[in-house]
Amino acid sequence: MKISTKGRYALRVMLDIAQNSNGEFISLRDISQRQEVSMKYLEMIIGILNRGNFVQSQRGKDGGYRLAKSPADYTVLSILTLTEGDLAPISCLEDLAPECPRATDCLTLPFWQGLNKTLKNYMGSVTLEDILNKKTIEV
Amino acid sequence: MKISTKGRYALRVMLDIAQNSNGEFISLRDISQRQEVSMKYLEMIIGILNRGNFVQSQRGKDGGYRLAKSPADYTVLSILTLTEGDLAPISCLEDLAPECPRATDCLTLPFWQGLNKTLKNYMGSVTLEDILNKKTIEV
DNA sequence: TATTTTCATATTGGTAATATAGGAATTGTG
DNA sequence: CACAATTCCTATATTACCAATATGAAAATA
Repeated sequence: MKISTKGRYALRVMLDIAQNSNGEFISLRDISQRQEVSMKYLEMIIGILNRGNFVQSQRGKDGGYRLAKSPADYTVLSILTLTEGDLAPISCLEDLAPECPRATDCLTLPFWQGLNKTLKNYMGSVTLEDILNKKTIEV
Repeated sequence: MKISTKGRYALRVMLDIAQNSNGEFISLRDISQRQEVSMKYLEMIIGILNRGNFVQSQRGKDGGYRLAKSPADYTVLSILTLTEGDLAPISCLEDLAPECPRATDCLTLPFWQGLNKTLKNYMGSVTLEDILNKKTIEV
């Protein structure tokens, strides 16, 4: 029941760009130094963010990355879903899962559905902007 | 971000015993047949429940397992914590984790703490009895 | 003693996560 | 143009964990 390193780093990368750019491109080198994560590993992660159009990139000298939208437009849910895949806590709740033959009699299904909803409600309610502003999260 | 098979089966085993016993011992063989999970695998899982005193066991003929307490006294959180270990969504939130050197400056920490609390609130609020009674879970 | 059952540990096979390596393509600058 | 800085792409090594089985001992009862 863990969020992977990939997802955690992706969130940090998005926040780093949000914090350190005003529209200019930020190089991975800078991000890597600030976040103390190897460039090579970050390349893989930001590649996902880039192909998902969460960031825009500029190659060559003075190139780098910037956010595609404003920080308020990214929920943590969207970032983690892109990098980790479906966050459903059990696989039979994933969007593309085949129907479980036990589903109609499954005593535990409602519990898992509730957990799934709880998770996604929470993660979907927090944006990058909230985190940058240290907006208090009421639970 | 998945609950493991071990944890899911442990929950089903606890529910199976709750549903099929009135204080007598229920054999793993019966549980295995109802749940369609191999006895060998269940042995490992119920061993954890037994060593954690969630169930009581009786060896030999007509032996088996029964709950140590009433279904209302087991939250899903307690069962999953026993079988899966700490359910914190990132390892630096685990009870025994060493303090992270980045903690004071970590922008994301409050978000993860909120997620952790949300998860545990939910799982701690549902008992075996609730599940057996198909009590509606409001989210 | 024979049968049924729990109990304990080791081992296997598979799959995913983490991280790095090496080099190709692109772009701005002197 | 040559060069340096940078993104981009694919492959691969390593480790760790998960799921499941294997093997056999120990206990209880009739």
